[in-house]
Amino acid sequence: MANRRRPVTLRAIADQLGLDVSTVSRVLNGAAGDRARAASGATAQRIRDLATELGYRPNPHATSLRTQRSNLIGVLVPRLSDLVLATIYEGIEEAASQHGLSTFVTNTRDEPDKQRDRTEMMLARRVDGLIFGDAHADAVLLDELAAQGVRFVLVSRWAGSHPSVTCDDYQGGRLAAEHLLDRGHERVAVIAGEPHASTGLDRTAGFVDRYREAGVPLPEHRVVRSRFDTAGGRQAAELLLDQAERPSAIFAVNDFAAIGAAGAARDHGLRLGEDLALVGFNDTPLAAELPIPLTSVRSPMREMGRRAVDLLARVLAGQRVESERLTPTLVARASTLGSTGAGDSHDDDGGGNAG
Amino acid sequence: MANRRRPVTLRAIADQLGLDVSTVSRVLNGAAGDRARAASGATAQRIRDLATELGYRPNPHATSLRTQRSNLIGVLVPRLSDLVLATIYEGIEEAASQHGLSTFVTNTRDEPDKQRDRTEMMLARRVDGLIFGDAHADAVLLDELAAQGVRFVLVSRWAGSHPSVTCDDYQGGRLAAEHLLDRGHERVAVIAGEPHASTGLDRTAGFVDRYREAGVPLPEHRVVRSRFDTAGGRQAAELLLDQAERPSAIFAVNDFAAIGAAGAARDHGLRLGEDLALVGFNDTPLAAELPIPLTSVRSPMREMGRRAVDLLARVLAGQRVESERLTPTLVARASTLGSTGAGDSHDDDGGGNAG
DNA sequence: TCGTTTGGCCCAATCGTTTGGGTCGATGTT
DNA sequence: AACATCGACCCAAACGATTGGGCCAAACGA
Repeated sequence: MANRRRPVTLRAIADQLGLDVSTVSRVLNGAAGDRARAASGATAQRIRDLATELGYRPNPHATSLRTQRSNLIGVLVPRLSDLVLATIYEGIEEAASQHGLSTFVTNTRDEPDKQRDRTEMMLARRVDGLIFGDAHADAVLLDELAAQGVRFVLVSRWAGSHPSVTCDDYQGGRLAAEHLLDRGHERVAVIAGEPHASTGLDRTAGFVDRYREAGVPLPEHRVVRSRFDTAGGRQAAELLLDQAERPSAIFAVNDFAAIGAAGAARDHGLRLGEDLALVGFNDTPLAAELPIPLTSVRSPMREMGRRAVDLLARVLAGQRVESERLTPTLVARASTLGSTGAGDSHDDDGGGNAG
Repeated sequence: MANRRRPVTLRAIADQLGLDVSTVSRVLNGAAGDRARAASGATAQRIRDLATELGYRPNPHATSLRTQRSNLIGVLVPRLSDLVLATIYEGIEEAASQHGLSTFVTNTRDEPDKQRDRTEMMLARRVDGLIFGDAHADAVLLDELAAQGVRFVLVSRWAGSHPSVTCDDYQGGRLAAEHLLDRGHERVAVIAGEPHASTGLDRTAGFVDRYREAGVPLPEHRVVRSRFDTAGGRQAAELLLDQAERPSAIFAVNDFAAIGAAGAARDHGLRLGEDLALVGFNDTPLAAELPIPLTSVRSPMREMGRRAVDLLARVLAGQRVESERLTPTLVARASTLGSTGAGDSHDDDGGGNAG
């Protein structure tokens, strides 16, 4: 095996075979047409044999320098320690490596300054394109970048009219509402997430609209903003459960917020699924395994990641593209079904379809 | 602002100022000594001014090609959707960017083939060094790489005598044992994790040793292997709770496994903290927010990540290095304290210290 | 028999930096 | 007045790959 210290170059192969580097280059990495004209079948074979024997790997820096293409894409997420984004990223990585792309990921903590800064550093690294998982609804940074000709797509959240792959969150909100309506809940509340993220906004909107259509409008004080994490959900739930007319059901736009809410419920002496129904979002693997399994709207996270890469690849190829919106499904479990056991099918990741 | 399409080069600056690129290069990116000798103060200032005005960013591919140093490091983890690794990675990213390094992360799913493959691709990308968060106890891949002169460090798990930054997991296991001994538990069990990971092995060993020292040896059937996730924990707990002499306390080597165990406990009609004590590991943010807050051994995850980068930086600088072992602390909560409320101080990430 | 084609290569420029070694005029030394 | 020194630059060769043009000999057509 080759010594990592001095990787083998085209020149090494060429010299050893008494050929020119250009010939070797064309045979090894040329486009189909070029490759054919570069050398005779026999020579080409000798080149390929020696290359694999020596363990030749093209130097990506040299290639990028010459071709002005890095095959690198940058991925920005609020935080990788958020399971949802981590899962989306797994999809991204999978698809990227199929496309022959490598990815840089970075955490922006959802802070605009950091988003700018990290974007800048990605661009300095000469990425070919970017995937933003942390788009803010106002889209100011994104608009600027687009104007500068930076190529990117969004995932999970949409903003402005930039190409994106998202879950149909509005529809997801409606599904949650539908389910709770079916179970007869009239006094319901929403833990709505952060106002700069389209996910929380749309899920909330779908839920609220569906209830309004059913003739049961939600008063404003039953929709409270929150962070997307467990602590945020707990705080929001405290607020809701302290209200004079306590809701009989809560829709949290995120599973982790829902788990926090479950904690708050317990502190209030409420039994989940009996005294209080709870619906989460994303159907995190955790949801099914909790002491009281959580009803949740499943979004195809990994698939979103994959498709975001496909979409970006098309953007990079200069094609016109359309945003995609994947369809969610609701998985009902004990948290909304009383003491009845949970009916649950747990496969890794639903497919969802475009629309 | 500069157009992203045709980034500004040294040549652009040099031409505009009637200077040579070498002069500009030395002023902008040269070592301190070089920089001084390169140009007069006035000229240097003109260069710097124009550079910032045009938004000059050195082309990293050109630099890497020339210097044979990429300032890139590769990070391999089992899966980023594991909160523990994701958090460690956050620390890595933080420290890396302070060192002026960029990181490639990739998921290996703990599968040896994939580990090989992804390592290979990192090396093909010409990373300067690697951080493995997925070291297997047998260390065969790592030994090979070391022999080839590849530079790397391990994080979270150790293996062989390769430099690593870990939590003192053995000590953590002892802490858990100590706590349960204090609470009077004599019939205890361990959900031990996967046998190829030093984390689970050491935590289990520490726990078992401490109990043996206390004169209460654990029978083998009370130590069961498991995956590190929620489903794994649930399965393992089923096994334990179905045993004739049901344990009064369980130590799970991972918070997620512990959450799964909590689910199983509930299915068996056991109240957590009353009928069954439960201790987790890592003190994931979730632990504190669960309906029944979880006692857990806190490991300084983010700090481990940071230190791994520092360690790797020293390795890359050619220095001799020593492995580091950070100290864990136990955070007691309701899951081992009966109906008493949890005494809990929740700051983000303990510091821990080397040993 | 003399083009013309074509197969099979090689040449050389180029991408943007870094870096060891000039050059050249002004200043300082003796 | 001759000479070394120094400050402020410039030159040019890499680094490893890609790619538009050659070039030469053999094969082919008329």
